[in-house]
Amino acid sequence: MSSASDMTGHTDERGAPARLRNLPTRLLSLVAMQSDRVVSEGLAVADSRKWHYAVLATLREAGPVSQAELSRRTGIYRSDIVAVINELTERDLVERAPDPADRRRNVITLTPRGDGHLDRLDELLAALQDEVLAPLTPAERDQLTGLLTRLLDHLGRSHGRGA
Amino acid sequence: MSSASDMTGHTDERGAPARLRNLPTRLLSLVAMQSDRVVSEGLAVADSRKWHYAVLATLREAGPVSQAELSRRTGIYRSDIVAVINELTERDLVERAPDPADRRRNVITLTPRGDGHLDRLDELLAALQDEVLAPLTPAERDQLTGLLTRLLDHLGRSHGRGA
DNA sequence: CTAATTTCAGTCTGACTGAAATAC
DNA sequence: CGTATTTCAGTCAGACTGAAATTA
Repeated sequence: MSSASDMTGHTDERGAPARLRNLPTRLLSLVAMQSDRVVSEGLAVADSRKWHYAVLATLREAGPVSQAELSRRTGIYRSDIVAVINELTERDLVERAPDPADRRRNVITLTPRGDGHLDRLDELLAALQDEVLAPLTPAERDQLTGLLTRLLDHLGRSHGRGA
Repeated sequence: MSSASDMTGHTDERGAPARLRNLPTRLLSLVAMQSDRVVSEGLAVADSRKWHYAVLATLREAGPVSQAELSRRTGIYRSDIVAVINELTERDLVERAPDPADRRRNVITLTPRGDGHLDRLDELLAALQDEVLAPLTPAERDQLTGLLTRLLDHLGRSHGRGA
């Protein structure tokens, strides 16, 4: 994700002009980039990616669904979901089967192994949240989450997809 | 080219499991992505990119500097700075000249036109911040900026690159 | 010799487009 | 017919790597 001027990972903020240093959108990009890095590196240790977690979590909550439905719920782009499901089937975490009721569809199902893996990812992810949010108190973390949720809601309505 | 139907800007959060919806790192990524989109589309109207602003702002504050110095101050990767300076020289916003004192270096200077352009970008960017942060009160915006700054500081120290 | 600067030629990921094949 | 689903082939931006050429 990237950048109101995200400027990179080597993030040498020492010489940056105040104009840049205090730009909220830039701050957002920079923090998101570093946070993403921490999370993907953490997930890589468990041979996983963020998308894996998103799909697995959605499947546990919603039960078996089509790929298009997964795309809608996770936000993974419709053309990219294929590769993600491929990765998950390779690891035996989900199963892809044609829907007998609508033969355009593939129904994706969580395997027992996928279910177990999701539990591990839940723990891992909790630890990673903690790593990223380390300097904030619990109250401040809630504050941040609240502010971000409101921003997402606003941005989603005005610039996101309609329906 | 943006009809209502090709606005597939997704991030359909409605069906996302609570697990995903409340993950702070995910929220951060999502908000940053939307925010980035708003900013780059806004800057595109002025035929500019985030990098342009970063370089222009740095030049006004620091005066003429080498490309390597610009890279350090803006955070633009050392190998990418070339293309950015190319774009800016094409637009007559900066000038690239060999440094007589150290012939390895190019000295980048803000042109009068670049100076004027920076003023316009400053205004534009202020408006874009406002657009992104619209739902937040001034106090909340400060809160957000404060929290993000602390996170950036933390992430920069522990995971900050040396790359 | 080592070190810094500029530049090039790439890689990799993520978001996204367009369109074909299939089925409703 | 139009619409939805899956999939593929490919674009584009951004972050990053490695190394060559130059010159301190």
